[in-house]
Parts: sequence; structure tokens; C-alpha cells
Amino acid sequence: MTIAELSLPPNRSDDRHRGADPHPATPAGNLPTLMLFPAGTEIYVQGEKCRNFYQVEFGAVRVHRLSADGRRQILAFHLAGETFGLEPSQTHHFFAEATCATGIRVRRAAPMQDHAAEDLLPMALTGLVRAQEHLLVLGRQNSLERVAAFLLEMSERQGGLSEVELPMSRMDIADYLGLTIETVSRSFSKLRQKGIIRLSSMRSVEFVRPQSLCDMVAG
Amino acid sequence: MTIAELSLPPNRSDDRHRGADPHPATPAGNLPTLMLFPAGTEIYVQGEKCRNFYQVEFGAVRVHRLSADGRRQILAFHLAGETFGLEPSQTHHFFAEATCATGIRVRRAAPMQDHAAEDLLPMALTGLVRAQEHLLVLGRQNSLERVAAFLLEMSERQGGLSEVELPMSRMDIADYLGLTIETVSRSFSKLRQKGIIRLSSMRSVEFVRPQSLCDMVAG
DNA sequence: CGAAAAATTGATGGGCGTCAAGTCAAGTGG
DNA sequence: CCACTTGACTTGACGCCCATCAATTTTTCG
Repeated sequence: MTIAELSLPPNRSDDRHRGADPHPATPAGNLPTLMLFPAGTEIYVQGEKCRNFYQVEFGAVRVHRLSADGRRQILAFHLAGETFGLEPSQTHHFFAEATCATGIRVRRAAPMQDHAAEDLLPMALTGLVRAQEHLLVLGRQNSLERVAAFLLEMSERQGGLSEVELPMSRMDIADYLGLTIETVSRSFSKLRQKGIIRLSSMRSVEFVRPQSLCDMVAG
Repeated sequence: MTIAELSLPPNRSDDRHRGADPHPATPAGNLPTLMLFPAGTEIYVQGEKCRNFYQVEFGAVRVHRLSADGRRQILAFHLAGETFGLEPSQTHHFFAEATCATGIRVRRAAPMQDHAAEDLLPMALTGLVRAQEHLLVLGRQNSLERVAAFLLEMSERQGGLSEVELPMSRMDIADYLGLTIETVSRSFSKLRQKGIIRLSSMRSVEFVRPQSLCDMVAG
């Protein structure tokens, strides 16, 4: 990647015309521009027209929805190498934001008519499987099991190494797992005290006894 | 529908060769056979090869998974008129069972190669949307809100009438909402006491004040 | 009708949310 | 370098919601 290739997204923090101002179009015939989204910036918002697909180059993205009273549920994280942005209708139902400094390639979506153009089905199925797995976690697991399942999921999606990077805050993790930030923190501490994990840094987890984690989620 | 058209599924309650004994093939060139599944009978099991798609003619189906310690999470219900059975891999990850006396048309699936043959994408997207909506419920709603959301979902999927049929037990509802049967029952009672719903029968709910239900789910 | 299953209702306890205080890391300016 | 600020995270105390256990009522079906 070159510096010249980078471009910042339009600043939309004060944009009151959401949905009316699309991202710049992909230069025809070129590799999609790599755009840099600083931590916390929005990639698309609820209600915006679906125009693009997105590929995470580095960093991570959270897809979430807010309810009237401010509760937030994160439906999915998208990590480096993953693609997202497919929606069943013409407008986005959710928000997408960078959880940390994130590089994203934006591809203009083909019109919904020619499905064959893009390989949409695998994308939809991946999302479906992840959502289903997540339903099992949210429906029937306690807080410790949820955090264990989350760590294993992150590990699996990063190649199954025993050192896992967590490119998101505790708050993001909490809103993904349907917990509070305090409960997530307590669960991390409990796993640490049990000697199951080590925190090399705030956002880097080492699996000391991976099998214990697997046992906890008890598929 | 004629009586002659009906056929009972093979009794597999003692079948130890799961995955080896497919359902009878669809008669070539004919309308798929309508099979009758009594309440509680299985349509396919986890680990079984995916061979078919299923269309619910009447009744309802629950798709669920069991964890090691016996906890059950129902991922989806499929009501009359709906299609299900699409999986991202070659084997089923879940169980499918009739929640009540259910009639189902079984269509042999096209080989996974020619996706275009079936209209798979809409099916996958419908499943994805439902799973995502359900994630919001399981992640951030309390028991009363979950039951309210469930009733609204059932209503919507039955045409939006104010009289809703619930073709499943309280136990099924509980395992769908990530609650216990007692909590579901208490929530029904509370909604009844508040004058929001009426129970014309055990499995038939009348919306007295639909707006109150909508307010509770507070998208 | 009578038995079994399903659903409701009640009492109690635990897990997690809430509120609050404390700790830690990173950045800023003197 | 160090005092100070700021934000993220951790830890503690307490209360509420829902799971659990138990008893009763209602429904279903032989």
C-alpha cells in the first residue's frame, strides 16, 4: 500500500443530510480506493442507500443498531480480510463504524438485478451462520461463557493462533455480547485469575489453556 | 389437498443411522408429496446431509440446537407458507422438528453448484434478516419486551391481523426467546392483566391494544 | 371421568445491571 | 521531567430481574 493510495472519508459528523451524500464513486476500472476511517467514524448509517460493498484491509468494523432508549446492540464485527455491506433491501438497516483506525476498500455494488455479478450467496450465508452462532450465545450462555465464546470466535477468525488481537473496546465487546462493560471486565478478570488467559496488553489476549475456553462454551 | 396426497414420514425415533436414510425422493415431474409430521416429530437432525428444501403447508417448524448440558436454543420458527432447509454446508447444523401437526412439501435440492436453479439468495437473506432482528431481542430486551416482540413478529408473519395463532408450546416460545417457560407464562399474564392482549384460547392471542405492544419493543 | 401433560402462580436465591469509586495509560503543557 | 487531565478499564457494593424449585390449576386426551 502506498501513501498516495490513501484517502480519508468525507467528514460526516455534522452531516444532517444522511443518505443523500454517498461516498465518492470508485474510479472506473481501477482498484477500489483504500479509505482510512479513524476510530469511531461512520462508514454508513441506518437509512442510507446501499450503494457499495466494503472490504476491510486492516482494523475492524462494528455493525449495530440503536434503540429508542439508547441501548445499542452490535450485530457483527468485520475483521481484516472480510467483506460486508450486503443488505436485503435498498437501504441500510444498521450503522457501520470503524472500531479503531481502519482501512477499507469500497466497491460500488452491482445493481441488485444481476446477482450473479457479485458472489452474494456466500456472503449472505457467512452472515447467516455467524448470526445463528451468535443467537446461541445470546440466548443461552452466561456472561463468562459469552466472553469465552467471543475470544474463541476472534481467535478462529484470525487464524486460530493462541495470541488474539481485540481491535475493539470493552464497550464494543459488551454491546456485542449483550452485557455491560463492567460484566465484561469482570469476566476477563475471572478468566485471568483462573489462569486461562493472559493479557499481554489491553487489546491482546494470550490463550494459556485454550481447552478450558472450549469446555466453557460447551457447544 | 386430498387424503391420497398425504404421506407420513418414516418413523425415525429409533433410527440409529441418522444421515444415512434420506426422505423418499420427490416423484420426478410431480408436485412434491405433502408429508404429515405429527407434533414433536423430527424433519431433519443435526449432522444429516442436506438433501432437500421444505415448504410448510400448514402447522409450524422449529429449528434448534442442543448444547451439551441440555440447554436448547430455537433459532427460528417456520410458519405456513414459508420455506426452509437452506444451509451453508453440506450437512445440517441444526434440528428441525414440527411444533404441532404440520404438513410439509419436500423438494429435492438442486446440487449446490447451480445456485441459479433455486432462488437461494432471497431465502438466505430472509433468514439473515430474521436472525439479525432476533439478535436485537436476545441482546437487549427484557422478558416482557421479548414476549411482546414475539407476538408482533408472529402477527406480522401471519398477515398483521389482530388475532394471532401461536402454533407452538410455551416451552418452544421460551427456548426461542432465551427465557424459561415460567417467565414466558408470567409475561403473558402481565400483558393480559394490563389489558393489552386477550387469550381466546391457549394458543390464540387477540391484540386489544396493539400500540402498547409496539411501544414496548421500542425499535 | 380420570390420568397425564401443559400452563400458571408463588417463594426464594443468584447473576448481572446499576451506581460509585478507584486504577491505569496516554497525552498535554509548564 | 512531572503535575495534571482525560478517557478507558477495573473493582466493589447493592438491588432487581429472572432462573429455580415447588405447588396448584387448567387443558388435553384416552
